[in-house]
Amino acid sequence: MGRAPCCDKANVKKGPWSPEEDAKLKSFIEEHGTGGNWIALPHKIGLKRCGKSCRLRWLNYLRPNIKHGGFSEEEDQIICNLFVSIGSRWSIIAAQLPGRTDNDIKNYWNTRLKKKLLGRRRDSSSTSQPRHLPNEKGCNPNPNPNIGSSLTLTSSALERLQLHMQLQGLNSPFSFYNNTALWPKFYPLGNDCKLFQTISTDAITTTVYPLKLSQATMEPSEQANLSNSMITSLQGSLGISSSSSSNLDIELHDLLYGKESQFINEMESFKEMNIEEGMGWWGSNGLDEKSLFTSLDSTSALRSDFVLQEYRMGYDL
DNA sequence: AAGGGCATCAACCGCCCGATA
DNA sequence: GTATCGGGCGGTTGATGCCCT
Repeated sequence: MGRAPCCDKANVKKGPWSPEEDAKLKSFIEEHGTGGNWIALPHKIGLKRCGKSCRLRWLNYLRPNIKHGGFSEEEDQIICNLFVSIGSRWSIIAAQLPGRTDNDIKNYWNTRLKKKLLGRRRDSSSTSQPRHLPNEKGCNPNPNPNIGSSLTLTSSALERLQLHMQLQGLNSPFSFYNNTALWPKFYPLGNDCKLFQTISTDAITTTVYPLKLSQATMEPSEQANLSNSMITSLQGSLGISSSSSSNLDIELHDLLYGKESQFINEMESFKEMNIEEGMGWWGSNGLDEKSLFTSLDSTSALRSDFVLQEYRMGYDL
């Protein structure tokens, strides 16, 4: 049984807001503020609207200094960087873009930016549907049950993975970026990235992708220690020991690169993308790093191993 | 010109979480 | 400790306009 509705659904108006309603809401809030209670607000001003609807209207449209449309390349870049890093946390992403709302960014991502970045493979193989991406209804369009049945990542995770692997040079899906527990020592995606490092153990090879050290330098020994801690963390995330991870690695490799897998074909298509057009700007950004990490720290561990977990579930590891 | 499909975006829905009684 | 409430959030829907055939 769900909770009681926040308002009397039968007596509230739904649908587009009229200019009169906008004016009422705007003038009241500008004069009195929200009063700390959105639910009560529409009654105060005689609006037959749900309080949540008023809140949304104010935050997404009426609030001062709201920008609509006209996303710049820089904003595109920030959105993409953050989406790869933290997923569909639109409110956090919006916090990095003054004047933008989470709804606006979400719409922009879903309708344009995602296609700009991920949709290119359709252009490069114009005759076919994406091979095992979930379609818009969450169904797997791939007719091959052997492939479709096990590869059921959520679209968000898969998109992040795809973007991420583009960043990773198609190396490893288990990467630094997806293990945010490791982040505090670094600012991700700095534009003066210098550290490209491939880390190998007997079980897992992973690439530490462009990192901008928060400190000016890091000694090689410190880097090695960090590498080891990352491997340990990755293994911990996967719930594997170093002795058992060889099999995992093989299985993953088979899944991702084997003859039967179409996953890698998806990834290969990214290689065909025009780097200048699509991803050339990736890696530099204008983030307010301090405030970003403040918001990241406050968001319940960031689903820190979310992608890894989905990977494990999706591949039934 | 018509109409079918697609893209866009405002708005809604329902869930989660923290505050409070 | 628990129930209730409101705020906040992400996902989804529906209306609208545009484009293509």
